[in-house]
Amino acid sequence: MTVVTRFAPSPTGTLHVGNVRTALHNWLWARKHGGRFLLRIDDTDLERSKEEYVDAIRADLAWLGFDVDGEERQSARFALYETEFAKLKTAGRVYACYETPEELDIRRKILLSRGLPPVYERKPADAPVPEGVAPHWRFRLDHDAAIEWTDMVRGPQHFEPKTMSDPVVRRADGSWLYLLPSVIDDIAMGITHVVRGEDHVSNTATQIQMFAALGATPPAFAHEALLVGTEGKLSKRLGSLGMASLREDGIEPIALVALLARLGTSDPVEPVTSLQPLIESIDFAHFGRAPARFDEAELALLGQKILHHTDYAAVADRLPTAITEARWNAIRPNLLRVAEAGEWVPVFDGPFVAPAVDEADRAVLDAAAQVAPAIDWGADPWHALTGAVKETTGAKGRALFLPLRRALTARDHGPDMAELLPLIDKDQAVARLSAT
RNA sequence: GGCCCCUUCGUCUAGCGGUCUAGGACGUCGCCCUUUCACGGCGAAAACACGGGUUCGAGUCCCGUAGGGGUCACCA
Repeated sequence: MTVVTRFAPSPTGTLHVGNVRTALHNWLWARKHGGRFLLRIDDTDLERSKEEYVDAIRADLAWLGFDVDGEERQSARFALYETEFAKLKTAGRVYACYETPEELDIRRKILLSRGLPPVYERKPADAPVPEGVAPHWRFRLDHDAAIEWTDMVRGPQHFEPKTMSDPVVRRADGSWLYLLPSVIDDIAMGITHVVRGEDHVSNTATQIQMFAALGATPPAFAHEALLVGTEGKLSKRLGSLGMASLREDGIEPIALVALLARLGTSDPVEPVTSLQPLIESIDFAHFGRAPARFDEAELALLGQKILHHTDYAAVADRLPTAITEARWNAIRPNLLRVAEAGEWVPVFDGPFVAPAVDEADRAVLDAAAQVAPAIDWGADPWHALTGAVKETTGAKGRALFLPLRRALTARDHGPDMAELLPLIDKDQAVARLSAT
């Protein structure tokens, strides 16, 4: 059986960290099993859905590296929902209701205040039907069929339909609510695995009866625990942390994906540079059932680590041409973001603003300026330089290295000078040493 | 409030009654490498929420308490 998963966002906003995590897990699962990964735009809510969000979602998915094997959108499938709905109506699994939202709300509050679960109470079959009022429609749960499934993350699940409300599936104006179209589409699209957040477990319970009512076998389900912020609470920041802001912060998609793939699982978060190891390792049995904390600091740290062994080829198209492969390899252990690479161009090729010189370092720099022109730049110039300067001045260690690093790079920190210096143009280097 | 899930080092977790003086990863700290910083290598410190049971024996099973998450929409 071919594995088919889907990511089904509603285009009422842009993707955030939580969304991306479930998209990722669906994608990884499909890829691991040589299956298909579908993007389904759940835009049954025409009011709130916006085309710009659809575009943004596609762009974010592409940025993250999740290739899509097919795209559907629910607004183009209303005819199918109509026929399936008709079948359910004939079968008596869907029925008309006439309560107003206000009535339902009051009823709910009463039950709650009595400490009772706010379950919808069906009207008797002979209840009066108000005249001239268009009904909305509910799915009739089978109270005699206990709902059970084995969740790939949560294990055996059991729900009593008597304790649940018959869900509204269609509004009086004919528009659709999420629950039923989703099931109809999952059947039509041959979805084999539904991976979503644990906020959907009770939806799954009612949807399992919908699958049965439509004569289908439900797919396998994996409900993952939600992410929480560093304080351990559900944070607004996390809920709104979008890809755009992450991009602005210079976060690489692979870093986000590497963290999200493993966070909350028993597999260690690793600084991977490709999606392949994540595909191979995904296993819902390794997922924890408690909410995991998403920490932006951890993301940044992981991003740095990944950068330290990211190949030139992977970033070459985003680097200034002056940053050659050798230069990239030299500076990458000191980078926080790819974009910072550009800041090293002046270090290599100028223009160069000479730093202020501490008078105490004068002797070292004078000596360096003296010997530099004679050094063979092709053969370990750094050791030749420092060796000669040490000999004439007696300086060593920090007193020797730091002034030279400053004079040559205008920075206190940076890559190993032995690796860096040969990559700096000799004339430039000599000029910098002399300029001090 | 009802129902569901959860609670092991700072963080993510392994652990499915004795093999746990509780293992790994990230972070932290220390040492080494580097005649500087960073990178890298090695090592150390660091946890079973609490209270009752059950058992010869409990991180592991049961009950309770506390705390956390989810859900109970004509949102998805």
